[in-house]
Amino acid sequence: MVMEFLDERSKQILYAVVQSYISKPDPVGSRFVTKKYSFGFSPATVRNIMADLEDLGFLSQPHTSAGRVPTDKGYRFYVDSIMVVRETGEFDSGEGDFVQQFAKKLENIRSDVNNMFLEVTNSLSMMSNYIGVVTPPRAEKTIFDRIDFIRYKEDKVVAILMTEEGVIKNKIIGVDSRLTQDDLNRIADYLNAEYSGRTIDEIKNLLVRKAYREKALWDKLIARAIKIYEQAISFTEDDVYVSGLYDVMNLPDFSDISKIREISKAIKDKHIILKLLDELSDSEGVHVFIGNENPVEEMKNLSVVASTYKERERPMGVIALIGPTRMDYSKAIYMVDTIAKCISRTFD
Amino acid sequence: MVMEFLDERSKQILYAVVQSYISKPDPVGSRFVTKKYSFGFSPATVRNIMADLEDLGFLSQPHTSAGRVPTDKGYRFYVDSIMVVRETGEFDSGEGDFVQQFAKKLENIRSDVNNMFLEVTNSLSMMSNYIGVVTPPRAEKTIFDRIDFIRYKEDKVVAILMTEEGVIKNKIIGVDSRLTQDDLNRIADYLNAEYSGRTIDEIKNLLVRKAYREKALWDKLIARAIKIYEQAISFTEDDVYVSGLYDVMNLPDFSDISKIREISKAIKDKHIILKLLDELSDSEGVHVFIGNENPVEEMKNLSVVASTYKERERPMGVIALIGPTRMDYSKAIYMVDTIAKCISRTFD
DNA sequence: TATTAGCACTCTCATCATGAGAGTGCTAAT
DNA sequence: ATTAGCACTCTCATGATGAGAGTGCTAATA
Repeated sequence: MVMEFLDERSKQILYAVVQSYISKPDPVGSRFVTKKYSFGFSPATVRNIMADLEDLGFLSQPHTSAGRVPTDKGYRFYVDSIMVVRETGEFDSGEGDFVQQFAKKLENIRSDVNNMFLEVTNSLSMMSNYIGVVTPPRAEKTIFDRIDFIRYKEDKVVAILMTEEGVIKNKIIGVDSRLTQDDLNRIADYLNAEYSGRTIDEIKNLLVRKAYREKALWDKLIARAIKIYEQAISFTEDDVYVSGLYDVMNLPDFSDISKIREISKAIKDKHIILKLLDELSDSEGVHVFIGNENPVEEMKNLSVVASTYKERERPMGVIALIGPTRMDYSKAIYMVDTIAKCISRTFD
Repeated sequence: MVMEFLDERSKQILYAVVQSYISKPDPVGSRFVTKKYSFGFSPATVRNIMADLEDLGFLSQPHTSAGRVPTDKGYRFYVDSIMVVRETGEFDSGEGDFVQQFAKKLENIRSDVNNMFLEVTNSLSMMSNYIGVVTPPRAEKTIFDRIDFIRYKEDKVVAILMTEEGVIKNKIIGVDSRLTQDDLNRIADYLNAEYSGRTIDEIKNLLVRKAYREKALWDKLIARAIKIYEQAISFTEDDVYVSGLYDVMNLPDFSDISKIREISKAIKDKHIILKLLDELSDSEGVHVFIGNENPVEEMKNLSVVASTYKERERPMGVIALIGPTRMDYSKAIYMVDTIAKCISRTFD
């Protein structure tokens, strides 16, 4: 990532173009720039600079006598070297910093984690008009608190898995019908006593190793525990909360039906989103993917602003905003960052 | 609902127009009808009949010299008096009756009810290209099997509610921190012994009445049980499974961006859907709402084919297809009917 | 009497030409 | 180094034109 050099004036022009285009997706011309932002230059000068910026690949023209439009590279430079990230959420409407307000509100619903993520996702999309995405803590990384088993019907057992983070999952599993509730309790007691405090993944490994090591003097209880535990933790669904397709449809960027189809297709398939977000599941801070920087083919016309949230320094899940490349990056970054931190805080 | 009279010829023409328009949304002209369906009439005759059908309100013309298009009333007559409901799911592709195939597949995943509904919804929309909607059993109507409480963290309890139908819900509730696990067990035992086999709603009423009657000699246990039970069963989310917006966007009916916005808006808000489906939550068989017949304003340009599914003769929830008024009613009805019956069967 | 052939008429839609408007690039002047 | 001036290019809205499809009506036909 070479840091391109740009003189101050060029930066100003690029800034003006990006700002203007972000607030309204019309190609921006030299005259407009001089009128709206009163630098000291004439339109002709601006034209020269714009031509330079175009040569450098920061701007492009939809056609020969239209104004200029930022390229992905232009946005990238804007984000890296020009933009200042907002320190407050007071945009449009001046009702105070609603991101902060939301963050406060969040503290109250942290008891029900699953519900919380739903809430966060909705709020994200509502406040930004972009698509909000939240992945709950990846099951494997959460910390096992305890597990319980309850007999259910003839040959089934409901396993209730509780984690430190407040994620409660239940799953119906089929078991040998000769297992009594007492047996189940013993298994649960064993698992709880032995493994509380470790991550789900860790435990899985430990159990497997244990099983292997003690193959000879095979303990019936442990054997059962392993088997039943593995069933209980295998959650097939990759749950991702996504919200805001409707809001995004109202952006002028997607006034074209084919664009909507494209974006719907991309976010319909949650695997695509997971694939995208997995990229950064172990990293820190806010990440920005602009257009074709996107590791996922289906989103090369979209931008993604994402951040992991953490629990005691371990990254747990991801929250993100997906929108057009013509995104209000400053706003988006502020939002994602603030809310990610806020979630992290509620976990600690 | 007066049964309109129509001579055989008129029916044939109406049938031809609807069929043709369903398969391709172009206004259908007299010449086309005579060519495609070889009745014995000439285009001129067809024109006369069409004019009559227009007078009766079954057809309409987009403009003076276009072909005819069915009105909602036209579809209604078609559905009531002309159409034959398919007895098989072998449409387009001739891979056998895939609805039946799906039904078989369903038997295997009935263990995890929540997952099942997701699956059903997705399959519905995929097979039909319309929007699939499924409401899980309304919590109040399901039959209480048992409840358990597990202490969680300092001042919280996880309530696990199991119903006859296989719906397992968990909820974190805050409780008096002096309640011990023993207390919780006693409460659970009391509730399970006393109320297993009744509907969630019934129990609520019984408990309230009990509380009232025994106000004087107030039993601490019962008081607690009531309080905690009420918390446990209050599920705020109206969960509705909806799927297939993307598929529907590919229909030519929604090639217009504003139409997509409209439909998205309607199904985004799950309350709207709930409101619609509540209309028939106590009735039987397949219901068809065509366009403006729709009780919900937001859907007056859409059609809904819906059916309740039942458990032991009591209606539990609804499955539905939402699509354009130009819907393949025969196919949709067959699908909804078959799958609803299939779900009912897996519950018994 | 019911049906049909014939024909004038209407409306849509794609195509094309036109011209205003916006913005550029270049050159010459400052 | 900057800017004014100007010719040039491209888009977009507008309106004209004509082919195509389909109708409604009337007169002829079985």
